[in-house]
Amino acid sequence: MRAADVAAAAGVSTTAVSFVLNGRDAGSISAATRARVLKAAEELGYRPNHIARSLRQRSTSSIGLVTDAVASSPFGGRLLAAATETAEASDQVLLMMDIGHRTGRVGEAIAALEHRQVDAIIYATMGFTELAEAPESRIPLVLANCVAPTPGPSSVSPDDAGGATAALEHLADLGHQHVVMLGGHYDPGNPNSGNISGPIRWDAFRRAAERRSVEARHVGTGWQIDDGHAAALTALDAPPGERPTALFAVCDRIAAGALLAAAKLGLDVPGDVSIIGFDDQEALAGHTVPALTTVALPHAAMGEAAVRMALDAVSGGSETPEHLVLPCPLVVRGSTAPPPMGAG
Amino acid sequence: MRAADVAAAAGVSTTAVSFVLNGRDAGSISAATRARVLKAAEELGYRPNHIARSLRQRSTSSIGLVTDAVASSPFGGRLLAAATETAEASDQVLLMMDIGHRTGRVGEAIAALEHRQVDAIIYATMGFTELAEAPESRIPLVLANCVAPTPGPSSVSPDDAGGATAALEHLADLGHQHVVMLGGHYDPGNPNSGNISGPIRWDAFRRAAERRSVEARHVGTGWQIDDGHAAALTALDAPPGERPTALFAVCDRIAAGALLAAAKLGLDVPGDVSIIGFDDQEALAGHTVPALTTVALPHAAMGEAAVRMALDAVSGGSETPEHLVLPCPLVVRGSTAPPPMGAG
DNA sequence: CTGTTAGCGCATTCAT
DNA sequence: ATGAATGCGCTAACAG
Repeated sequence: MRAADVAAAAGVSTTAVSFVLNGRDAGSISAATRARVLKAAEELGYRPNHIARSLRQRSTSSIGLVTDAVASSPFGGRLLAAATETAEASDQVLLMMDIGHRTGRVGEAIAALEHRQVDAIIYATMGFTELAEAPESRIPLVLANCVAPTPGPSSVSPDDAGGATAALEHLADLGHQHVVMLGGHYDPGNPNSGNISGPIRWDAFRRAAERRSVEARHVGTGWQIDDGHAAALTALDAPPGERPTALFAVCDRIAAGALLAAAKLGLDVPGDVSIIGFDDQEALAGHTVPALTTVALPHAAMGEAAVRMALDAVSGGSETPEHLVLPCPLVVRGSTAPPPMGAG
Repeated sequence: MRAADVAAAAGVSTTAVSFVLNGRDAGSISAATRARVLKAAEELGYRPNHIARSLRQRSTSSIGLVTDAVASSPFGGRLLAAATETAEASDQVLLMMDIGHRTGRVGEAIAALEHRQVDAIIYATMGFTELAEAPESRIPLVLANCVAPTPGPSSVSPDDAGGATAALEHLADLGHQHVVMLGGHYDPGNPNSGNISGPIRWDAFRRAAERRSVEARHVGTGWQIDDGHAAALTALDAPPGERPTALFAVCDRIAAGALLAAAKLGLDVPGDVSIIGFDDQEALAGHTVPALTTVALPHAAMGEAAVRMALDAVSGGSETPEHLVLPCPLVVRGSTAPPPMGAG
């Protein structure tokens, strides 16, 4: 089933077939010929060989996606799904390559993808990361969920600081005067190491607290449920009057651990303590009891934006790299409320 | 940078270059020529254009992966990561296409991938699914985490029944005489609808219970944390003597909800109640407090096997479809223990 | 042992 | 308005 077959069936040349099927027939193909070609193509169920077309056009309509274990992160899927969907909408396809945690292999992966003639490359990391240096690429590159030293390639990243600020504002508006942030500090044994969300969130949270004159401390490290459980136990270990009335978890898993700790302590959430998370993790934040008030990480938006930027770059868009910082909206659910009477 | 450039630099023909670089030089290329080609290629940093090679060889060394929202499922990532890694080890690449929950589009996605000339296709679903009919494909197709009516294409699926049986055996061995399974029934509003794990697990669990003469009931529906929380509250609402001593959650999220419910009830896990999950969900099962004893879903093994089977089929392996059923091993952690004294 | 040559399927320039 | 001819970069018969 080749263009030549269609041409033969329609009694025209392959040129005519190519022109008609690619919409290049303005003023050069008669309506009659056009109709015959369309009919023949339809009947034969013809679809151009994408490989041959790619070779000829020097463009594969595919973009390479190299991931730093995004494929195995709890919310990396959101980015992936949005990226594939956006790509598909433009008749593009994503070529995946996961380097696990071996970040040294980014170059290799990019090179392999380049030789497959992808039109552009997206490098997406699991956690928000500050790259020591931008990966090398001969073709358009966009960074998703990470940034490189300026001037670096285009990037899309989440406004972690804005999200943390919003979290504190929410708590302050509710009347909390004494809050503690849980978890997230640098942890050498953790694959999240390059992750800079912890310090960014704490910093923004602390500053916002100062502005609103609320007392803020930081307790515990880590990113997992058990880390959150331990941190909350420590933070909540105080007589009612001195106990924090709200907990800001560095991520939803930490918040889930805090929820468990509160339950064990016989504390009601949000009656006795408010808990607010970060990430809006799928199948977690919206389903805890009570459902978690949290700050949403814009993974879907990042996936979509990354593909869009890559496509723009391919079609010769602006030369100057673009640095998109996407908002992290507050999602209010049931785990936050005003502090109990007389607390503080 | 083409083969011709390398040939020119080495002072040989492109044939020599092609033969040397593809290892077809046995007894047809002199050592001297071979060395010159290698040196020139090295110096020029030559890498063959994969597209041109694909066109010529009618094989793209890439396999299409269409997913039913696996990309956004909590553990779909494990399958993805293993699949990409296995593919990479054979110099293959994965072309991703996610159809979200619009299962009607499988055909479309497969067709699109076929026109991209992928060598084989893998269709992977989020939950273990029984397909009403096998997707159509002109090229080798393997089903991952789902099966079609026989005779269908090759497939890899988890031994859910075996896992559920192992869970009961574990509980019975510990001495539990009264257990209840939590969650998982068919739920029309749930995207997991085609998922047959619920009934399969309950069925196997119930039968195993009969064999061991332990009393088993089923309580609650759903697959999320809050569903588990509600189900556990119901199951545990009985005086100590009549209360079940162990809970088997249809999945780890349900188990997490049960853990939370137990904490609220002031019940110790595993001291007062044992809880066992299913899935061994990343960042969840191993990090609850206590860590969850659970049955592991072999997602990584399925991803690897699917790619391997697809590759075998491409290289003209056995014609007859193969149906791999992978074991779901019990992972004993801290949430199960013998029942409390005098319980029943 | 080595080089010449002919496609793979398509898009496109250049005659007609 | 249409078609013949050319080439994208590579591999592999085939001839030398």
